[in-house]
Parts: sequence; C-alpha cells; structure tokens
Amino acid sequence: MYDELIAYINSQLSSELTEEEIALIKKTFKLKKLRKHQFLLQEGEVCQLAGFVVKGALKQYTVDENGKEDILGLYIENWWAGDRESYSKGTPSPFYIDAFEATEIMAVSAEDFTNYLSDQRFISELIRTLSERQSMQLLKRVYAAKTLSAEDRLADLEKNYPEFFQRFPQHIIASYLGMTKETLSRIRANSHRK
Amino acid sequence: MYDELIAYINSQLSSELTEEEIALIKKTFKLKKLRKHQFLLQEGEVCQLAGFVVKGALKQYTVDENGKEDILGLYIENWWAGDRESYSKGTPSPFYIDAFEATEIMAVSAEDFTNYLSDQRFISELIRTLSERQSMQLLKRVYAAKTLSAEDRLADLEKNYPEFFQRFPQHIIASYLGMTKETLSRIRANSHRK
DNA sequence: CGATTCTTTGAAAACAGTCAATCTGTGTGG
DNA sequence: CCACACAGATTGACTGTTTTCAAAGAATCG
Repeated sequence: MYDELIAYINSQLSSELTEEEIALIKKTFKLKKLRKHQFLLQEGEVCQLAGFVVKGALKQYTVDENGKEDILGLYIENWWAGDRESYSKGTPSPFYIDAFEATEIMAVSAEDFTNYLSDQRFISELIRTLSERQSMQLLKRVYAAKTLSAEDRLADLEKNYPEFFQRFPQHIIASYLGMTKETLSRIRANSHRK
Repeated sequence: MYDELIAYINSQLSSELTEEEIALIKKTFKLKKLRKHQFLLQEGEVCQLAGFVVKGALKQYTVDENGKEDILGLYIENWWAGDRESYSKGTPSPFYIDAFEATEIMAVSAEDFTNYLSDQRFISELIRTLSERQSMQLLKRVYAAKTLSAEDRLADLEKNYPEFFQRFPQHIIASYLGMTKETLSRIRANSHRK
C-alpha cells in the first residue's frame, strides 16, 4: 500500500530511503479515500492534510461572486495535493480542492508533519526538489498566461501534459488555461481542419 | 556589511541565528556589486550565484525571436535574485537577470551552498518559508494573468507593490503585467480622469 | 544641447468573451 | 426498452478589450 509513495520519494532523492525512514513514512502517512466531489479543502478552512495522489484526480480552484469556478491546479497520480502555505502556517486557505473522481491520497496531518517529519533530512531534500520544480512550473504558467495566445497555451498543454485531456472534460481544461470553453472548442475545430 | 542580510534571515526564522551560524553566513556570503545593465545571469548559462539584494534593482526576463523582452520578475531590496533550479541542479537557465540600476547583492556560490549551507537547519527553514511564499505569489500571478483585466492587474500591483512604480519605468511594469505600454498608459489616463 | 529613452495619443485590426441556441452522448427511472 | 434529464461540446452572431502600427510629445542623461 505504501509502494507507490516510497518508490516516488526514492526517485526524487539522491540516496535511497533507509529502513528507519520508511518506518517513519508508514507511521505518519495514512491512506485517505475521497469519493467523487468530496472536498480535500474548502475556502476559509485551514489545510490539515496534504499528500501524494496514489489514484484519482483533483482540482484546485477559487469561486467568484457569480459562482464561477476558476481552476488553478489539476492533480493526478504522482502529484502532491494540498495548500502548502495554509498547511504549514495554519492560516485559512483561499482555495477549494475536491476530488474529480474517486481518489486515494497518502496524506500526513500538519501535526504529524511538524512532530515527526519536518526535521528529517530526506524531507528537507524532498521539499527542496519539489518546490524548485513547482516554482519553475508556476513561472512557466505565468509566462504562458501573460504572453501566449489561447492557441499556443493549448498546444503547450497538449505537448507537456497530454494525460490531462484523458482525465478532465474540456470546460475544466479551458478554465485551467484561462480561456472559455467556446474558445477551446473553436481552436480544436480549426486545428482539425488542417 | 552583513547587517541587512542577518536581520532579514532572523526575521524569517522561528529562532534567532546562533553565533556559529552567523560566522558561517559571513564565510559563505560575499558582496557582489553589479553596475547598471550588468548581468547576474544570461540565457544558456548555469546560475552560479544567488543571493539577497541589499541595494538596487534587477529584472528577470526572456527574449523572443524578435528581440522583445518579456519581464518575468522584478527584484529590489530584501528580495532574493537568481534562478534556483539552474543554481541547484547545474542546468542551463532560460532567463536573463540584469541590474536595472547599480546593485549590491549578498551572494553565495552554488559550490559554497552545497558544501557549507545546504545541510544547515536554518537554511532548510529559510528555504521552506521562502519557497512557500514564492509559490503563493506565483499562483496569484497565474490567477491575475489568466483571469483579471489589464485594469485590475494594474490596480493589484499598485496596491500590493507600490514601490515598483518608483523604481521601474512604465514599459517595464507593463511587460511584467502582461500588457503593452500603450494599454498601461491608457488605463492611467482613464483612471486620472475620474 | 543633442540623443536616447520613455510616454502619450489615434485609428484600425485581431483576438477572445458573451449570449443564445443546438447537438451529442450517457445514464437513470418508469 | 424507451423517454427523459443532464452534462458536455459545438456553432453563430455580436461585443468589447487589448494589440498593433504609426507618429509625436516629454523627460532624462551624457
């Protein structure tokens, strides 16, 4: 049950996890199952749980005054879900995160993280690696949103994350990319014609 | 000479720096002076130096095939400058970073960082805090670029980082916000009229 | 001063959004 | 098994914001 998580963490470290570290992971990470549409986090709450997606898919979003969702993140297997800032500082999160399909997460509570994990060497290395990658991905998204046309943003996503198109309907992808579903549909119609 | 840096780091930590840690900072951080227009990093290079801006201002940007700069980051006093991913992995950076005015940075080489700092407790805590903040800021910028109008993006920046308007000309701010200098100029003309 | 660099203004064009209607597929209950 | 509801995708006409291109005006620096 911990296989995917341990394999993933090993793949991100410069040296393999020790037996003690694996024991600590098994002690602190717990399987959390979410049904479709169930929330991992709601706006205004403190993020108590963060973890590794073993199976399933989630979306992170805000809701504006008209009730329209703005998708800020999509997470599938082998991604980490949660609001890191809220989780670590204990401040209310501005985001919703919910399961887009039945989902299983290997999750740690903020309390266990502080008590058992935060001083671990392998955790420091892991966080450093993941946060570098996340910052780079976010900066690419800033660049794309600022600078690229709707067509180029779509082409980028199709190239870099083709699996999203199997997992999420077009109107979700459109919102993630910062365009309307109509625009996304038209771009696809055009590129097919070529 | 190390006062600003040490005060800043202390302000970010849960407990004050010890004498040994301060000694280590003084050993590894060195003052780097940049003249106006001098590069801290150029596209294709590996980022060898990263550090804390004591005085001055820098811009981070890419250059497209037509030579047009796209500003991705602006840094002034009390910010950190450098490409973290390139710095830590030793991979070529896609960015330029140059001094927008005469600038002083307290910088560490990637080598010294690995040899002396990366295993330090206070560095782990510092990186964790800063990277959480950076991720949050970047996600806000993704949201702004995707969702807000040019007028709202400008209002946001005026509210949250008014100091930028004292330090950078309008065409640089416009590029940072993902609009043309003409649009920025027109928005200001309109809001003045009210 | 003369020369960049920065900012403003105008007119036309392009891109993407909005609103509204229709079409498609899927699954559910009678 | 059919009818219906529902979520998702497409299409058309129209609107509005922002860009592009061009020119000129203002400010700053050597």
